[in-house]
Amino acid sequence: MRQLLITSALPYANGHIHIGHLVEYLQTDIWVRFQKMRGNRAVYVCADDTHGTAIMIRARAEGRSEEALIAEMSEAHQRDFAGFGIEFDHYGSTHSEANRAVCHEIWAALRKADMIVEEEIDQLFDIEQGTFLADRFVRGTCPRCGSKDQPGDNCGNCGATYGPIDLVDPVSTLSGSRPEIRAAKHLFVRIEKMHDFLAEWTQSGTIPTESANYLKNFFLNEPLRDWDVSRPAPYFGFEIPDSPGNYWYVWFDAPIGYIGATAEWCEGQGEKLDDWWKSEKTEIHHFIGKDIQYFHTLFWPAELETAGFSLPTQVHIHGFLTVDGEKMSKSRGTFIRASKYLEHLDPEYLRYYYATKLSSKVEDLDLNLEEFVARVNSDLVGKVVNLASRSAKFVAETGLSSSYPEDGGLFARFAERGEEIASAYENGDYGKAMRMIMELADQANPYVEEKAPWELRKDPAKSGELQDACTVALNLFRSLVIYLAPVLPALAKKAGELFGEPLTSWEQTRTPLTGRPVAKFSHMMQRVEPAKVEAMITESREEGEAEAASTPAGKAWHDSGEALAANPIAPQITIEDFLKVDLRVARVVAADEVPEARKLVRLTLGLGGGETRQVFAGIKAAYEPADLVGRLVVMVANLAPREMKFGTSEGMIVAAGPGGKDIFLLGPDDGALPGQRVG
RNA sequence: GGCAGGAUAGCUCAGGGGUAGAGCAGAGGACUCAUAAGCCUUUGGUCGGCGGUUCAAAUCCGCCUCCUGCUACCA
Repeated sequence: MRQLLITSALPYANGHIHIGHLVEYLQTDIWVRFQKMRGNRAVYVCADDTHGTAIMIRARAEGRSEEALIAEMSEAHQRDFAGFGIEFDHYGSTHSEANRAVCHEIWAALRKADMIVEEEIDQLFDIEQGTFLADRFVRGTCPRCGSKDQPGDNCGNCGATYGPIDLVDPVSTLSGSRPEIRAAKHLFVRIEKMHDFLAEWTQSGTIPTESANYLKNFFLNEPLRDWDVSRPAPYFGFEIPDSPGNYWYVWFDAPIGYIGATAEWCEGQGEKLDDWWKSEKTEIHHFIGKDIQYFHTLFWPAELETAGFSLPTQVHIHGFLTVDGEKMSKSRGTFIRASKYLEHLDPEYLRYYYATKLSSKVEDLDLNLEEFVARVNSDLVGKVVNLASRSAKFVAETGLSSSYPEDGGLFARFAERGEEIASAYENGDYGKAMRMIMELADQANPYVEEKAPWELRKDPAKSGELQDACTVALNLFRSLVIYLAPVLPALAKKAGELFGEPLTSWEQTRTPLTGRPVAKFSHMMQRVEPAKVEAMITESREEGEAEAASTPAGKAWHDSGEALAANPIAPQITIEDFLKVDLRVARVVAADEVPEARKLVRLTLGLGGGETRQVFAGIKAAYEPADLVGRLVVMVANLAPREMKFGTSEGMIVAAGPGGKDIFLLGPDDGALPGQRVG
């Protein structure tokens, strides 16, 4: 029997759980349940990640203590997880005494190994908020090229890199005030000392090949930089014991939370922490997203190794979730909170759908809503549950046959595939496992069809045959549900009730059930109603919009500098140069598809008084021609006509964006009239 | 620009030197126990393009095109 300690990444206490997070927790929960069904000892721990500036600022804004905020969020997180059937053996918090104790232990080990260095660094300090400012909370004028409103680390215009203290006229985005420079002592972990160890460990098969290559190319090809692990007060976190006034950076104590949570679990179980974190006996498995590989595959193993803790046996890394092929989006309604999903849909649907899509590769996963409905309905309701649904009631009175009937080797074949299915689960290839299980399900329904119990029951002389056929069908159903149980615990529970025996072990697929009663059948799973999916999306969209609308006026925008960096400002021109460009308000009188063109739409622009221009615009991917008709746009009216493949273009319309689907036409506010000059 | 992954049926994907696969969707049929579920039959693909290796390439190699993600001195 293996002894396994399993973790998912700790969710940050600043936000609610959404369907993107759930990929990871469901992936982990399925693995844990699978291990338990295989007879292994598996302990699943997790915790809320509670520290950091973001929590501190939010608690202040809401006028309450950080402790009150994180307590509320922890409760919400755990409610969401429970709603999806995610079963932790222990759920803790990084803000716990257990975690503090482990932080102290690891810190002492790092000190002892001479891996901590101190350095005085100048930082910007927001006097109004009374806090030091991380790079992302500062904007100002670039010291090299003078561009205004640049972020604290590099200039989007000229590409210069600098620190926030180099900015001319810096502004705090928290308060809008001008911060001052203050010197502060920071503590760094000299991780380069572990370079050789990490170079070897990352290539040892513990992490996916893709990730190993990534680390090798981006970090391990040069000396590793010192890691800044302290933040000066005020900071919500743990004070560093030998450096009063300094706190551990949130990313220092977050992974340590895995150990802290284990310690709390041990406390409750009368177990020894050392048996779990300092013993060869225990395998440690982390499940994380690809965005936080860096912390889990470099700093984390380096700390563990230094402090004498076990290293992870395996780090399972998954990709991101997209919905209908796009990033989750509040405006599209695809940014769906776990709690919102549960208001409308059964968690088992999502558990199954994600399972069909998960593999051991670091791949993004798409939730295609149409496919979601189709898969769940046809696989689970149509194929699997249907088996019980069409056979249970015929044996409600007689129960199962006293000995297992001849079934042409079906049950044995199901049992034989068990190891193969198990190995797919073990490797994280849930999609493969689901395919194999559905292949089996596809053999079960034809059996029922061939035996035709609805015919058998008409002839009292064939009652034995009827009972046998249903005994086979129900046993096949039972095996399928056992194989699916890690994914569908609720279905497994209901099926267990049908048979009067819980389905808890893979071994149960080896022996058919006979000679026992079958409970009255009732529906084990409802079909997914597309209308409910619709309703969920609509409500998510409306709530997303409401949230956006309620953004307090005057709050600082956190616009990224990417767009400007990607396309720096052009050389200076004079007002005369500018006036050469005759921009006019125009109305889209007609917009036609150009089927042969890949990007172009043919627009007829009206300048008032019947004056029109034909313009070809490269906006096909972004706009439906029909939606454009009637709206006002801004056009370059005196641009030299250009012969194009499909006709002459007599101007341009003005739009922003990088291209493709991301094109945004400029339009005048209400009141502008076609023909008016823009300047 | 760099790195990684991908391109196979309308959709989602599996496979992987020797007759192209599954599920869903589509079409036709028989049935009616079952949540209008299930069963049978069937349409549909020069496996992204061009070259190479080979008796044989969807599969191996090279080049190209297009997608997706990450990344651009940064945690």
